[in-house]
Amino acid sequence: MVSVRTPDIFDVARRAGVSTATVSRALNHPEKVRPDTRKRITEAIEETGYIRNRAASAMHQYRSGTIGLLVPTIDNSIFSHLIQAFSETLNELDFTMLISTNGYDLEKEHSQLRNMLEHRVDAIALVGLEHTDRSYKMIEGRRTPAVAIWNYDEESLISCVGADNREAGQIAADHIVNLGHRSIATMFPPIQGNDRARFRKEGVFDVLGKNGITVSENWQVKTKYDVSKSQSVARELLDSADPPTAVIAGNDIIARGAISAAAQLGLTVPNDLSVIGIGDFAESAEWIPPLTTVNLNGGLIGRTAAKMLVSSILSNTEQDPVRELVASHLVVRNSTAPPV
Amino acid sequence: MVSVRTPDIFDVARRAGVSTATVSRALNHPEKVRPDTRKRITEAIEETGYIRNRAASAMHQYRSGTIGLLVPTIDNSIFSHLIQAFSETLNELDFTMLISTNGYDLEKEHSQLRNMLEHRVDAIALVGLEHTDRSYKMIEGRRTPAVAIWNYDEESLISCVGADNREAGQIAADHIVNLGHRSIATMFPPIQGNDRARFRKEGVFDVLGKNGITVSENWQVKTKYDVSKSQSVARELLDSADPPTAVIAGNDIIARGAISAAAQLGLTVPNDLSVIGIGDFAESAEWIPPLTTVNLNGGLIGRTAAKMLVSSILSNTEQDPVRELVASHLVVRNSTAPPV
DNA sequence: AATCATTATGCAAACGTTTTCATCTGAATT
DNA sequence: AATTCAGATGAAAACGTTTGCATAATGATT
Repeated sequence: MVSVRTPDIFDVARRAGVSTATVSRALNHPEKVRPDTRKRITEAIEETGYIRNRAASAMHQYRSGTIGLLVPTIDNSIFSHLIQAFSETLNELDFTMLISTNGYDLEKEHSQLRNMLEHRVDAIALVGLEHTDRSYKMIEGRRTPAVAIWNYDEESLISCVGADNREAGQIAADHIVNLGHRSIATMFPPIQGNDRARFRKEGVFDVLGKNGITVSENWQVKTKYDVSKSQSVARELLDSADPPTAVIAGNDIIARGAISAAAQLGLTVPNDLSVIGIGDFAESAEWIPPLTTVNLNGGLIGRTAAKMLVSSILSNTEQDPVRELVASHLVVRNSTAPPV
Repeated sequence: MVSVRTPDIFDVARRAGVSTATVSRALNHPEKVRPDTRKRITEAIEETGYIRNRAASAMHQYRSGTIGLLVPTIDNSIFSHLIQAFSETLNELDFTMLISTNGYDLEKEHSQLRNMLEHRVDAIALVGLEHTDRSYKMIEGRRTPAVAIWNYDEESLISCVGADNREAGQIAADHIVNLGHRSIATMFPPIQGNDRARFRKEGVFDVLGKNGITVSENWQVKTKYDVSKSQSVARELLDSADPPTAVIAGNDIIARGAISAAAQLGLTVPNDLSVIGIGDFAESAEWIPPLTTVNLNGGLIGRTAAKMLVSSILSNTEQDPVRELVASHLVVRNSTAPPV
């Protein structure tokens, strides 16, 4: 049995009657080789079934052609929009995406960051601005361009493109307050290691405070990015003699849980209870009732980040952090109304 | 200005007072180096900030440590569960996931497959069994283990792990028929280049045919994997003097559209209309009403596929295709009932 | 102490590309 | 016909690892 060596650049060169240098050039700088030789080479590649080895090219301080993305999770619909846009844009620009999920665990994120760098990704995108010191140091240490996505922060240590989550929180709270609500509950996930949630919450309380509204401890509900959990804690919240007239949720998933709980308790939204989310996920518009929420423009964030990284790779010069704010806006649907 | 060369294995070796061979061994076969030297090396790595270069290791017919995943899309919640499980399992097993999306375009998939192979992924997973001949040939040509996920087919050309979509279709149709429905409409996406949808549809019509139920042309609604689109076509379907009493949807997203359309027309589900989906997405249980659907066990599929690939990589022997069926099951919730 | 069997380490040759530099070709200019 | 020049190609030296083989160090056994 003939051990079938996988064809390499020498096989192609031999077949095309040229040197490996020419084959390599035909692949990387086609304009530098005569059209007829180029054609011979293309045919030889076809005939031999040659598939070039990027690992080998990556060794010449040349690009690896990959870009790493570190996200907390993909299965929650929170980031899927962003990821999809990021990935598509990358593909259009001839890069491949390496991705890994860390479940909001910053230590895990760190080891995954290292892994990405070991793979010599040409650039890196991470969700949020909260990372371990070691992670920041590691990014600094390499020349690899990096961008924090999802959050905008004018003082970020590395480039960032994203929404101002504090602003998003303010927008949500403003809407509820402007409708006339005063009995307001909030539902947020734990804020440590999750600066998105933290900023949103701060934004909400900025506005509430400014309007002299206080939220008692047991109306500041702690939950998870998870419908069932949110549903059950919302049930506890709402099942009372004197429930709040509005709930401000840390994101649409949580809002979903609140609406669901209300339905179970026979409360109608928005008449008995207003619910506002943050995020505007794909399905939010189709819920019953359609959810009022704050759109963060995840798709645009993903596209912008991808383009930013690629241009930074191609320019190949060390740059100061670039910060791009992607505006959020209120989307009024049918889950909010003035209190009765 | 000192040009900061990124530290390599020589720097580490020098610092630890050993040869590069030992450093390499400490990294790859720790048991082969004395604990105290190993410790010196670990420190040297720490001090120099060395990050090993996997591209270089990948060149010794050694593993690249990456596995490729080709999916139609991530942002639709259809696959996100599967992807998440696949990615997590891979991470646990110390592999990194390369992913790319093709939007159900098989030509695009082919070029992405090539790209993955150029990156010398150690294995590859693709969604579905329908791929171009060139793609199949390319997989054959390499020794790279490959698995088709999502669909089970006992005659697949390559390994597969997934649900039997025909069975899923049958389960859905069985449920509707057993409830006593006879005026039944179907809603499916285009079936070319999408064998999942095709098999499901066939399963549905198997059962309907066996029960002597025919579905008129205009009740066989064509739609997309998209709530808004499904909603608008469902509206046309239901806005009639004599609408169907049940809708069998190709997946939960489409079912969602149908329910939403029914609500808009003042029809209550499940009293006026039963709706069943296929897929059991994360949110389906929380909808109003909670959706009756067929659970395909995407998470288990993803985990199984990941494990299968890794074990195939580690065993390193050419194997015959392995085919694993992950059973689907009916999840009865509140969107279906007998016709009135 | 001397011998032998292990175990740990080092040397140097791969691995499959890209790229610098040199050479060669042929067309354009004188 | 001689000269110049640009463009196309090739030879060979990187790139940063891993690993087979040889050797040195260690520990066990007499």
